[in-house]
Formats: sequence, C-alpha cells, structure tokens
Amino acid sequence: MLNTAPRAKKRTLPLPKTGRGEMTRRKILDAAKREIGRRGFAEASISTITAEAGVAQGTFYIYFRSKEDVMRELVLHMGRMLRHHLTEATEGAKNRIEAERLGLRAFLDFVRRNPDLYKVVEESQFVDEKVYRQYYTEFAKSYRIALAAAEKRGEITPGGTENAIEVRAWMLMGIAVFLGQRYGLWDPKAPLDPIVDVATALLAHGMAAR
Amino acid sequence: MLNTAPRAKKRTLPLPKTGRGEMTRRKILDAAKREIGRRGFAEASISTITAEAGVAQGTFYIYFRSKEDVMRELVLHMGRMLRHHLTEATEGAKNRIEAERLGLRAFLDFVRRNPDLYKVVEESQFVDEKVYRQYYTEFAKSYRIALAAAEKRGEITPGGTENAIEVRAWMLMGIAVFLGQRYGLWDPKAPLDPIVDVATALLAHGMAAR
DNA sequence: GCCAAACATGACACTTGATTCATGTCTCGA
DNA sequence: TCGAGACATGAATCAAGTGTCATGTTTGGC
Repeated sequence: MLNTAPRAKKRTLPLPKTGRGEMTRRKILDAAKREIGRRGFAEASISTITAEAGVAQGTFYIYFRSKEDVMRELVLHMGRMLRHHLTEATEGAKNRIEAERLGLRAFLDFVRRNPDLYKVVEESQFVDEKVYRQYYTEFAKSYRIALAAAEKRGEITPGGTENAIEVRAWMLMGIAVFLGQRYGLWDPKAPLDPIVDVATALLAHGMAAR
Repeated sequence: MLNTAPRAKKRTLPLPKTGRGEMTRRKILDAAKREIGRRGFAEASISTITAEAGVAQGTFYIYFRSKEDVMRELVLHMGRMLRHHLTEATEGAKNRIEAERLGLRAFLDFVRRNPDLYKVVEESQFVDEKVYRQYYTEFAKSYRIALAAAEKRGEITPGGTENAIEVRAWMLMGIAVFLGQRYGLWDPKAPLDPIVDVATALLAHGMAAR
C-alpha cells in the first residue's frame, strides 16, 4: 500500500554530500554571520550574503530555505560554541563563586572574539523567537543544575524554593548579557579583570553595608 | 544677503498645530506601538500601521518620515514613562536596598502593563542603535548617581573606583531586563513578590555561603 | 461667514530584494 | 574514465511595500 499521507514538511534541507558542497555551505554561513551581525538582519540581503561568500544568488537556496533558516542555524551554532567555551573555562573551579568568575570572564572574552555571532543571537529574538527562547532556556537549565549542586555542596546560600534557583539563574544570565553588551561590544578595550572582580564581589557578598 | 547655505536636514517633522492633528498623530503612534511590539519591526508595514490607526497611508507621512522615525519617538516615550514610574515607586524608600526592591518590582509591573512598548525598545537596538544606547546610557547615569549617593550615606559597600559603580549599574540593569523578559513577558502570571524577594536578597547579601 | 493654513485621502509609480529555473560544470565511486 | 548525481550559475520573474502627489476637506482666527 502506498503511503499517501501528507508528510511533514522538511525542516532542513539535506546537508551537502561532497567536500565542495561542504565548503560552499560553510562560506555562506560565515558570510551570513558577518553580514547579519554587522548590518543587521533587515539590511543583510541574500544577494549581499552570497556576494560576500563569493557565490551566485541561486546557490544560497541549495543549502537554505531563507534568511531565517540561516539565522536559526547560527543561533544553534553559537549555543554549541559558547557552551563548550564555558565548560572548558570553568572546569578547574574550586567552588561555584570561582566558577562564576571564570565563566563571566570567559563569556566576555567570547563576546569580544565573536561580536558578529553574538549580535545575531540577540537579534534572533525578533526573527524567530522560538529559537531564541530555546537558547536561553537551555542555558538557564544548565545554570539551575549547577546552582542546585553548589547549594547541596554548601558553597552558596540556599535559595529556598526551586523557583528561587530559577530566578538566580536568570539574574546571572542578565548580568552576563549586559556586561557583555557594555564591555564586550561597546567598549572592547576596557580591561576585563577589574570588571569581573566587581561583578564577582557583588555576586558573592552583595552590596548591602554590613 | 540671501542665505544660500545648505541648511541642516530637519530632524523632526513639525508637530501638529490643531487638536485634530494631535489626535491623528497619537493614533498613529499608538497603532505603531502595537504593531511593532506584536509583529516586530519588519512585519509592521506603514500600511498595517495606518490601517490599524484608521487613517490613510499618506497621512503617516504628514507626521513621520519613516518607520524608524516612529520607533525613535516610541523609545524616547518609554524612557520618559519608565523614569517617571520608577521615580514614583522608589521615592519612599528608606535606603538603597529598599529602593532596589521597589524599583525592580515597579519595573516588572511596568513591563507587564506595557509589553508592546517594552519590546519596541528592545528591538530598537537593531533599528537605530544610537537611540537604544542613549536609552540605556541615560539610565546607567541615573543609576550611578543613586549608587554614589547611597555609598556616601553608607548604605552600600564602597564599590571602590568610579568604574566599579558603572559595573554595578549595568549589572543591576541586566538583572532587571532579564527578569523582565522571563517573568514580565514570558510568564506574565507568576507572582512577582517572591521573585523580587530572591533578587533583592542576592543584591543585598550575595550568594556565597558565609 | 471667510479664507489661508492645516490636515487627510488613496491611487500609483517606483524600488528593492526574494525566489525560480533552464542551463551548465564538477565530483567521486564503480 | 565514465556517468549520474551533486553542485553552481545568474538572468528573469514576481511580490510587497514605500513614498508621492493631485485633489479634496476641516479648522480656527479674524
């Protein structure tokens, strides 16, 4: 019996099968990252991207359905890269507070090294909210796990409810993102260590006079 | 002698001079806020906006040069509204920590009440970065002043350098923005008080085990 | 009540960029 | 080395929305 049921729309175009194809796809992704990151999603046209990549316009559609499609892929890519970067940076930490310091430092570093990619992720919020939410929701989840473990080990004060851990996670992400914007993107020359010191001190001990 | 020098391009179209004009301009701004806030800047076309406002397309150009122009105005408007809201909310605070609690609470409230406007401001980053930076830079300035005063009064621990105050200001803004996103926009039913409590506790005493 | 300025209209000419496709060229396994 | 599938091209087509303008209507001071 033939399967006549309507099949689900393919989410992604098939990946390239030859070395040449792989190269071309990567060139397009790279060019899209630069173009979207620098000019913004609206300004970056398919023709700008393909010109930058050095391929014909039609080639774009061999690998991607649309600009949105590329953006989604770039967000996932950034998630993988950043996660890896942060894991490496924090694995030697003796406790959660030190992990926060190292993680924040590594994050600011990452933003400075990858400003285009970082901006793409932020703009994805207005292009495909779903992928953006997923990005941060997943980071929040990792954070919750790390905070709960640290709490159990007695390294940080008990937040109390499960909900409190979630709130802390989002606070920490907000701090990183804003410092990333201010000192990673807008003021990329400022020495990072003093910034990270101030941030870590606030995280560790708060700012209320004793 | 006639002045033949090229005159500077007018930044803003003249404001309406009659009651009718004022009404129409406001209707367009309101519609733009909703359309851009909900659909995003790209999806919100001039024709969508004017349709929503109940005026002809051409009318738009009597009051604004472009969609970007409207967006700029909405960002300034949000700045004024929020500033006012926060000033009112925090003026009874007995110290800076309490001001932080009240301010955060008021901010989350504001986001819940004005989600469209809030999203417009966030998206302005990718439409007119200048106005977006100005928005946050000005808030940071207020914050610095408030923190410096609180430090002088002995309510909070000395940050140390001038730079430290700046870092703290951006941290506090980042926290507010991320909690605003998570609990103001994405989870608009969650009770705010427990969230604000957790946040304030972290700000006041940090999370390092004593 | 009059009239000049202010305001409003909506059709349309124009720009811009996305997507398709007929026609090639390249790659790599058998 | 050959051929089938994979890949690449770019001109042409197509859709959508912007901004203008010639034509009307309303307002408010005199």
